[in-house]
Amino acid sequence: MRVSRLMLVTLRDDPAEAEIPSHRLLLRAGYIRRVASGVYAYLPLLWRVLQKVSRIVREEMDGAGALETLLPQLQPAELWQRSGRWSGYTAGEGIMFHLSDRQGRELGLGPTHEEVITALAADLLRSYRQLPVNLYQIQSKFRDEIRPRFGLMRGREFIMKDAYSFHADEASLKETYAAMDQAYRRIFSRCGLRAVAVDADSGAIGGSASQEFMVTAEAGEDLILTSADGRYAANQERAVSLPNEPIALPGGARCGGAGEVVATPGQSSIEDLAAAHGFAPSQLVKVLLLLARFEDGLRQPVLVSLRGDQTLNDVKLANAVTARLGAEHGALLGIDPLNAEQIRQERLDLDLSTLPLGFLGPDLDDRLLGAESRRTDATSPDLRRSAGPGQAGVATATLKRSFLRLVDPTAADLDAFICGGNGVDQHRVGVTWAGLGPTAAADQVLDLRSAQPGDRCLHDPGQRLEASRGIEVGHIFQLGRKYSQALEARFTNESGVDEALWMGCYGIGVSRLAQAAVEQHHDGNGICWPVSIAPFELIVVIANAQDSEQVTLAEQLYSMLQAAGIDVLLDDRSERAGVKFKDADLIGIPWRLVVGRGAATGEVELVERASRDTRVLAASDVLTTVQPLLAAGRLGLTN
RNA sequence: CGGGAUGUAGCGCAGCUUGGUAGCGCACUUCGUUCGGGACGAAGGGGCCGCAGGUUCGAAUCCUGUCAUCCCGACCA
Repeated sequence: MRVSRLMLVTLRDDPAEAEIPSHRLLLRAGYIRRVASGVYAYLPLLWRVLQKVSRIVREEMDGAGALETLLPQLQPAELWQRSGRWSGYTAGEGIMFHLSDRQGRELGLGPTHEEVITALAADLLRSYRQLPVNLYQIQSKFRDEIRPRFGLMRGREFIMKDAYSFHADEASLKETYAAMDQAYRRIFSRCGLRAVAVDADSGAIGGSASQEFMVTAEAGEDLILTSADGRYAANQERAVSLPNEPIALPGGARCGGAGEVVATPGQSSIEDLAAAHGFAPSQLVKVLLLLARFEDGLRQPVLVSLRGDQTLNDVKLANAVTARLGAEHGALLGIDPLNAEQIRQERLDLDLSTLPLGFLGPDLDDRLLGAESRRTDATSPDLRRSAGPGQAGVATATLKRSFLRLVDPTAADLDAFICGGNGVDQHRVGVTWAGLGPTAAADQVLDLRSAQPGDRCLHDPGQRLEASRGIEVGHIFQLGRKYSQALEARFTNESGVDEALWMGCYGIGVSRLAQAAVEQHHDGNGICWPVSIAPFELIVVIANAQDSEQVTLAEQLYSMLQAAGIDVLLDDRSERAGVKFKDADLIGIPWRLVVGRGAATGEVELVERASRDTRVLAASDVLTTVQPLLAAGRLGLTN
């Protein structure tokens, strides 16, 4: 390809809308253009990158025995209703774009394809003899993200490879899961990316085991925690650790464990209490009041007790609440600190001012939530409005009149502690769980705290967790039978008995991966693509297009390299040399061959983009020099 | 959704306070000179000043509304 024919439009100034380096560079170098918030056109250069990434993905998926397909993006609501994900994905902060067709049928644009594929599997897979099967596709996905950002990093339309496997038993699922794990490691390494596999939360997809693949980069949206010995790596959403030892409360239990009441005027935060009374944060139990919103209208107040020096992990909390109530009340739509705005919006019959916020204890009385009396009016206009259009049949919000009490072990394990006095401006010192009496009894004691960098590792307390940031480019799940049961995807096993299929699913954000590569491989002058996914492997630059000797030699080399199967670009523009060098650096072609002053004597210059290493060689030696270099680069990371 | 900011030529910006009919740099076109790290000179082309109302003799500028985009947040009572 000739640069003169490439529709190359590079920008000298950074576009104001771009924050992180990869986003800026993709815009400046003419790889993408924004069409709407979170929606981008992939220009010819980027399309070549995406195709190269896709090819690597295909080779590895095919090599692992998977079958390529292409599934519809437009999907009937009915399919999603059957899996139980329709309202979770469309109501509230749901991320599915959805619409009604001319017949009034509801449809959604696929954010993922579990439903469609499982329905197909139900249709096609009948016998254990057909199993296992692993189907994949590479295509656009649609997610109405709360906040699209960073270009392709979090777009609303993006390219994804997703694969779904079906099995006769769990052992077979684990086998394919392991094969995908290996395939993924090869894919990222072949793309030239440094990636780490981390334990992950399964989130809305559901299922048991899951692992994310993170490209390490400063601009990553995820915090990952790893041990120095490499034996533990997890997303902070999921990470576990040993908390620090608490500082024992001087004096221990007081007043038989009921605690001694202390006036704490206006001191409603851990910091205030510590400053005013010299308490250590680890001597306190903080009590957080949240409200969980369920699909069927249940509004469940949740009281979480956590040691004062610890931080609540939202994801763990949401999982715990879903585990306890999801089966009965449907999808968890959200869980947020209880606030007046929400109460007003949903017309909940609750007076926040009766609650001593900031001074709560684990034994807060259920009666403060009021009695089961007036119910929310089903035809309340506010509720209907907040539910949004096309949401016929939205459940009425109903407040549960008792707390769901959850306690983190860091709090449960304290012998004696300080906590809120359940009255404004008072706390209690020297409280024990036994002393609080039956009201404080937790519905569940379970891990709800966020592991922090510096925490001791579970597998080896001698090691401490280290933090780094990562961009999630892949995620593999063992789904189990969640979808197959919901959608009745069943097969006949060896003994003639019908049972639900075991499933796994495996995603790679192809367009995100391309940007992650830029994030990991760039410098002050532009992008430094790994050879294996670069839009072109080598660029021949004619330093002076007015010099016919240079042009002739460059054209010869260009033809020869092309004939040798190299993805080569020829910069034949009548620009000055400096402009062409700048552009070559910016768009990030890994190797540059300059035909310039030495052309008369048959000498050219070969420059490696990333390192700037330069060597002068005879034009006749170009092919033999370049071929092994490119061959090595095409393998991706070599170690 | 809450908070903050911004919409003026393809990109980056000025002009707005104090209303008088739009400007700078880059990019683009033509010509000349130049030619190995974003050249120089000359001459050009391109803008319902986001959109809709209002005030005014007159609005990019003032007022109201609206739309869009970006940033921070959805975190502790």
